Amino acid sequence: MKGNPVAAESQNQATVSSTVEDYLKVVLKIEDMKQRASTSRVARHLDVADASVTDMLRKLKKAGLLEYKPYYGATLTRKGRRMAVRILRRHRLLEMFLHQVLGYGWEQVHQEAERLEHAVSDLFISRIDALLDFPVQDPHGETIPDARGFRQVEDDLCLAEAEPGSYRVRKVTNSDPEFLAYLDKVGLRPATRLSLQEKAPFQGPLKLLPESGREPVYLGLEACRSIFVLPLKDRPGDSTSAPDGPAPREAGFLASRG
Amino acid sequence: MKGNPVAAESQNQATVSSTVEDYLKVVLKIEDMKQRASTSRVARHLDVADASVTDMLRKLKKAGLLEYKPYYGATLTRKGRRMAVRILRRHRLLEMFLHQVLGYGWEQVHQEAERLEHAVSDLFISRIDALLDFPVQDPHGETIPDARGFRQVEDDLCLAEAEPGSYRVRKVTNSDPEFLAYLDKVGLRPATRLSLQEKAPFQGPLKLLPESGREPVYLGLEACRSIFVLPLKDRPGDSTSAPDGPAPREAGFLASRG
DNA sequence: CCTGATTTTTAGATCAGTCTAATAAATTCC
DNA sequence: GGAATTTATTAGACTGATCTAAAAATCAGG
Repeated sequence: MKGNPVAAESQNQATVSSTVEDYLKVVLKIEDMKQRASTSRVARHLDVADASVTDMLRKLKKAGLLEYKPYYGATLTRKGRRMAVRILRRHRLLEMFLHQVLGYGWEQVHQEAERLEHAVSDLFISRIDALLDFPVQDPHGETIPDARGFRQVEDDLCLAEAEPGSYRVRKVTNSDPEFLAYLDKVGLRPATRLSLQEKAPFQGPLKLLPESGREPVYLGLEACRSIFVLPLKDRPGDSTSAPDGPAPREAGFLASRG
Repeated sequence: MKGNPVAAESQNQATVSSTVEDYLKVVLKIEDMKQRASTSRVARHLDVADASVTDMLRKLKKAGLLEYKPYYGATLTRKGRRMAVRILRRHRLLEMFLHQVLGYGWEQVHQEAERLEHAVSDLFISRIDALLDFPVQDPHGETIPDARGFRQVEDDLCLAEAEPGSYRVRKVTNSDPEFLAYLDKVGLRPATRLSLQEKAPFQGPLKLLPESGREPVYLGLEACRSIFVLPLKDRPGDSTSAPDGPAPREAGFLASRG
């Protein structure tokens, strides 16, 4: 590596190194989970030492990309959020592209997109966006921010917290290939309908019945934390006014951080 | 940048940093031009200081990727050549992909491919290879090494050295967008037929008549050095046994360095 | 409000890749 | 074949991103 930034930008936006992009992405992810972006949490996500994160957060603060309170953690500024959302958009568009155009499995797209998101130009992104006819979700069901940085509100529900009933899988927020391959095998992917039949007590597994298979699937609570669902009107054939039409849009980097 | 190699490889081949890939690529390019890969020549191609090249060549020698004689320069080893040809293949396939699938102009593909060639996986490459139906040339007319590293022999002729007569443009070995856009404007691209009408003396321009336009084009000698052509059987309509069928193949990294 | 555990920061070092300035080798030219 | 010029190498330093180990701040509980 040359010491230089690698992301290609024709924009006025200062270009940053792919490392910086990764830090911003992680802080955004943590904030989206309504958690505090503490040094150690960021370090865990990035698999680097805490000390490295302290250093970097101070640099990012100096660059105006986030606020940083020692012994507390980081919060993205408007500028930092804009950049983070931009990477998120690239990542998810790339995933969709790999899946739809190059035939990648949903368990394969993440790793490749992690590298490409830092390397492709804005032109590349806008071309695949058009080629895919402006998709709003990636292969995991995650919503794709639009070109202006606006993000759809996420009105889904964590399966780990759901009560027995009928649901539709909205997204899976786990990029471990093994895990995704397993979900695929048992017939759980975005848009799959399922009924949550029972929740074993004491952090026990959930008994699920995906529409596709007739065998029930027992899934550990921890695994269920990365599956998000939408409750289904209980009549299984009823698709009118289903909760998956065009969801309302809300300011992404503009307003979502309260 | 993390200090790590960035190129993704599922292979056993040791992965190297994108910087190393760039050095190897440049040495290959210079060797292909039948020149000595001297420190300064490599430095010029990469736009870095000579001292940096000296350092790096010693490192690459230690890694077994090239031979390096102080005060002489570098020659690729089999291993180094294999890696360099692999990057070349990636670069050209990516260019073709950008052109054919994403609608990039031939003057736009180089810059993007320069970044992507270090970032995409082997899977990506094999998928676009298939998607493009295993192309043998890139948008500039350069041949694409095959997956095993074999390269077509280049039997073309530099326009700067050509005698008046009829030719077909084979390739353009210059990636300057301005230049390529100009050639495009005057109707000169790979596969274009043209007649070289006269060569002005004293390094003067060449008078060309591309098949498309009726206006002659005057092109400086220096510009002509990056245009390569194949002589045409003089009957303009005669396409039987034209010299552009499947060209013979020859060992790429295996034999081409004598 | 003090102690112990946890989290975070500091201090100092390393690594890859680069630079400039100074020196040394090779080449060229009379 | 020796002086001048060109080309290449060494020496020393910098930058970005990382690490480990030690010190300091915060937090949790009695």
